[in-house]
Amino acid sequence: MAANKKTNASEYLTNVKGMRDITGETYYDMQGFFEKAQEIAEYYGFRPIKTPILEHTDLFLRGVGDGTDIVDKEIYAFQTKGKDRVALRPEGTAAVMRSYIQHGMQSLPQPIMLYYCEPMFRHDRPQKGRYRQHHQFGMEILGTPKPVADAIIIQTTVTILREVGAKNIFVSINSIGDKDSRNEYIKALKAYYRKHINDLPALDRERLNTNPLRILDSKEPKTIAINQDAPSSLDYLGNEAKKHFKQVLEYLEEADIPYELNKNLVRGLDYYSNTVFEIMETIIDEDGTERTLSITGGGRYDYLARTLGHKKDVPGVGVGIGIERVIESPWWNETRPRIVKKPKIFFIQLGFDARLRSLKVLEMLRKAKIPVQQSLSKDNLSGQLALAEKTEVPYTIIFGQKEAMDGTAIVRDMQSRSQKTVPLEELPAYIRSLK
RNA sequence: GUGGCUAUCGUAUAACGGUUAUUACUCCGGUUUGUGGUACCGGUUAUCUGGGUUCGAUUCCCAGUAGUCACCCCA
Repeated sequence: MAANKKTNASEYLTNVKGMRDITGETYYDMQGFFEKAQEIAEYYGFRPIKTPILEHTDLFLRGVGDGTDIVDKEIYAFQTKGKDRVALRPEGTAAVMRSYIQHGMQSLPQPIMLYYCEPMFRHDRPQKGRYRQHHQFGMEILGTPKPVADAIIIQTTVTILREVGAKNIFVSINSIGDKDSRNEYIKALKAYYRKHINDLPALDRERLNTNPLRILDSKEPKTIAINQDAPSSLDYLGNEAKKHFKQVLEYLEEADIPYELNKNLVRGLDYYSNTVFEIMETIIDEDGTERTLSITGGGRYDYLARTLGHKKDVPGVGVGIGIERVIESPWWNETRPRIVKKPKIFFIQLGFDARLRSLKVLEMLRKAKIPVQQSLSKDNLSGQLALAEKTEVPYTIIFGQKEAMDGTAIVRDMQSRSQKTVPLEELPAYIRSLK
């Protein structure tokens, strides 16, 4: 502990690797997105939940799964003074499921529909737009196996993305089946890859033992070629899984949500079963080539609860939207938070008496919902006027010794430079009449 | 996690191994005491940290820290 304590100010006076401060525009963007997403989720019947940032490390080891990259190398875990092994949550679903089980939500009317907006942590090498702490807006529907739940999740997600500006998006979707069909399929897949084992790159050969499904979305050119003829999970679906998937697609068609079957889509987390999907965006590059980019993804996780050690299965389906990805997209159209209004008034005060009384005036304006800017450090008139000029507000209020005594204030039009002395009690009404 | 590149005032930048470390913007103060935008004057502030090579290091080498890029992977 003491050995690696940071003693140089230059070392501890800097952010921890992969962490960052969020201020100004980025803050507004994130909050604006959240308010929009929250509103839509509420309309669809979702309710809020906040789970702790810290969970027992084992929750993620069991839930997300060994052999996944998230657990193998990206989990942000450590030991507390009390020797508890805890981890910063890398994703939301396992935590929400934990909450559902712990609080016996199965005794409430089903399903439980929840949304959250939380920071998530992955301990990988940072890059621009990829921080160790990022934020996800997630939605989960727990307690029903019905395909309509899958469809609602997808539809709400698509609606949110469209509402904040996403244009050419479609759903890339696949089913990896229920327990039986999934096992059958994995067996067939392994057999297929063994036949081609000499052509497989080392990394994918390794995956054959740890997580064969992941070979399907390998980026290795050789593997991509092999994957062309790999068995499709859809061919191994049992009757029930097949019916489930077919109905999900019917819902999507009914809702006019464009989708594309992708037999190689498997997603990175272990707990998925049946439906898996990603929302894709079609991008046309400057050189005219078309490519698709995954914005977000999710799926069904009917076996997660039991994997976590619960006595019985809790069917569920969910999605996680990476907020940083959304607001950094070219199509993001700025969605301001409701409370942020651009002030059109700069408040200037002169002298100590005026400054004292100005607190009451400011509160009066606030009650009338008139936001103001002011300078707390400058005392002379010309300095404050220069600041008002720089911030480009159309009006200033000048409140000095004389005005404080008379109970008035001067309202100055910055454009025409005309001024008018207004009694304080008429000030809010007068300002509102200015437009 | 693997590999590459980068690091000088708040921001952006300049300086062959050798003076007081450059410039622009910002910031702060002022140009006779309550009316701005321009102009002028003045001021604060930096070689990321720790080692090494050298008579001498902002400059070369090593390590740490952070950023960035590619991979891995993902949101």
